[in-house]
Amino acid sequence: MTDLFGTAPRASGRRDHRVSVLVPVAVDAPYTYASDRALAPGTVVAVPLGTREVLGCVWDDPPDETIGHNRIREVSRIFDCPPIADDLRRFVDWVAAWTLGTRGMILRMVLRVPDALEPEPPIKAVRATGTAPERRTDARARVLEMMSDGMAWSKSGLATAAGVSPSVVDGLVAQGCLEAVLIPPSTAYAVPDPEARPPKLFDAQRHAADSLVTAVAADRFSVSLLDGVTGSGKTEVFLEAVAETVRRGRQSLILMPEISLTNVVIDRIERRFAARPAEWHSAVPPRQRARVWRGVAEGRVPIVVGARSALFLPFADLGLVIVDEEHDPAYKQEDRVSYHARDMAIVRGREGGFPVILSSATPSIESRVNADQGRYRRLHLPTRIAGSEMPEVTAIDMRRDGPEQGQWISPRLASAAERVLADGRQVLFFLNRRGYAPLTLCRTCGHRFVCPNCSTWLVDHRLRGRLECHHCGHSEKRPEACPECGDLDSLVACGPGVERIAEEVRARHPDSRILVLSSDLPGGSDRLRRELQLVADGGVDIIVGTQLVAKGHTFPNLALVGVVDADLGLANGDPRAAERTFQLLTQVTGRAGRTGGTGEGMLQTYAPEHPVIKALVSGDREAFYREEVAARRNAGLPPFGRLAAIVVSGPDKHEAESYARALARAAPRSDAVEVLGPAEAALAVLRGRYRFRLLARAPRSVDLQAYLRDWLAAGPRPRGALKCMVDVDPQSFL
DNA sequence: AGCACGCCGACT
DNA sequence: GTCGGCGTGCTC
Repeated sequence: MTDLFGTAPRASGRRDHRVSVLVPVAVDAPYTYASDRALAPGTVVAVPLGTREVLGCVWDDPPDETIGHNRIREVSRIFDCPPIADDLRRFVDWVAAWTLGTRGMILRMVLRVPDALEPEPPIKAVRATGTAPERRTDARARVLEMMSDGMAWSKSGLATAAGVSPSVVDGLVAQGCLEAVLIPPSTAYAVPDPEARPPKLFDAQRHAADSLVTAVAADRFSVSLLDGVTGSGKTEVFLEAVAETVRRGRQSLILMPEISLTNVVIDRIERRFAARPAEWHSAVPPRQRARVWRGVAEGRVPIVVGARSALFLPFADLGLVIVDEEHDPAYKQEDRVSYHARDMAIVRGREGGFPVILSSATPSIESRVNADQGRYRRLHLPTRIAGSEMPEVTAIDMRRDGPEQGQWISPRLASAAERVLADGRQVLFFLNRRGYAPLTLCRTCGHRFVCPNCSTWLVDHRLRGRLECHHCGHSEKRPEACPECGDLDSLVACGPGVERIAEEVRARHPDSRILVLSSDLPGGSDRLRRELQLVADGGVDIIVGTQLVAKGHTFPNLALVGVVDADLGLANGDPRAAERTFQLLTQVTGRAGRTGGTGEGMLQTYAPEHPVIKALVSGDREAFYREEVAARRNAGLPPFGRLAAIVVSGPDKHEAESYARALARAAPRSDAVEVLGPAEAALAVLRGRYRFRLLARAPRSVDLQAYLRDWLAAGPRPRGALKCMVDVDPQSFL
């Protein structure tokens, strides 16, 4: 800015510059603040907002000149940290527009690191002074021996290393033999060596890896779908893309669907590159989070393994994102802003101009469609690496070969299990249903136990002696007598859960060591880890498990997987039911013979002709994919995205939400439903982002498009003005 | 009268 | 998201 004489204006006090600052609250437009100097977009600042002070980021929008001087407040701090990069700022804008969130709320996900912006406090340590202690004891001698090289140690570390109690160290400090010193925190990250331990790759792997390396070398946006059967060595392949990214001096992000799976990948990366990658998810303690955030922003962290929130880390120079197990529904975030991390990863790649890799043994239908339509490149690994075969999968027709009344395991599955156990190998009975029985009813009066909130059946959890709702978490004590007719001992359990299967297995195999693995068993993740180790060490003969066993863990000696109810989940009205079941049962039968030897899967089914069962038995994934795409087309569903519900409005917020929940329970389940507030929903429909169809409760005569337009244009609206719901299909998003 | 709670709008 | 203001309705 120059004045009439072409000279720069004199600096006159502080409030010379207006800057746009996006703040982490639910607003879309940045606010205008004053600053004593110009601030580049991306600068991280603290600003006053109402009664508090919040973190914010200088944004690209021009400052609002219409705000009066008297209303403008001053930037209170400018942080000494690298700016939020352009590509991440564009990404925030894009995600906000796509998810119908506000830019402020998306930025909040980037800035949710309270301590990262303060310099890390120095570490308290002790160092030898050279003074000898008055009395020289054994313990003191050991400590001083450790300290003779002049290095500083933390008190507790020193005590542990010297094998003495911390009070010995305190005593030496009191005597002046050791002095307390402050040392700068170590922030160095191990540098990965791309040539440290290159894997031996088989032909198909080599071909896929070369293709990924080429994609990285091309230095522009692309999406590759690495589609390889369980055990085909996908991880080794995509780590070659990481290696190439490291060679180019850029950062890589590997996304995992859940925290429990990160460890395995972290260990493999450490082996491959002789350096441990950084880890990012909600269970990482705050201090370490802050360190990772800062290290990522300063470009010192070359590789991050993280959950979906890692997409919002402020990478200085991100050059690759890998989405492992891309089909996993855990990538969809439901609370607050609702987004699909797999799709957002692709957008992050587009904004940053770098490649994205999706990896899965059972790709989602939409990713396969995107690959077939040429938006993604597909890399196919059709066979396992040498030394292990795909398990032989057979179907057991329960209409002919079912078990006796009161049992759930068919004779054929039972004898196969006996054969395997006699060989000293392990058996897994899989049933994706927690608890003892999904329904309890009274033999006398027919009373069924249902949830007071959800009107779904209460699941009998016998180990806990409770009846629980798997929908809302409601739990009540399992009564002795029927609450309806008062009869004692008249309650019967209907249908099986894992606890009941375990009971049957115990009766059949009293001498076998049996382990039940289900997410609701007490003891938490430590106990789970110990029990999985026990399985790996051969301390268990039979595992009875839910979905928990399908992911991540390998069972080296597992020879047979018996799926107790392969039809479970096929008929629940979810538009993704077939896809989910195919993915789950592929994963779980794939556990058999995973690390060599033969493996076998047996599916107990009442519908052996169902396309999902047939595809699992034939092992023909392509056939399943073709059938499923055709089935969706016939049902009028797009192969893409998800079906969503919009509650446009209700008489009040609570009623609107209960409509949404009711809808969620009806046809399209869990992941298929999205709940939006009234204004966002109306906008979404008007912007043409959704197709919609009025549901029964809506007045059929209403032209919804016109109604919504008027409704939005009408300015302040009475609450409850519009009562209807629509369900919608998002379009392809690229 | 005094206050708990829920709703709503503002925040530069 | 978080705060303060304000209205409703219930209790000491």
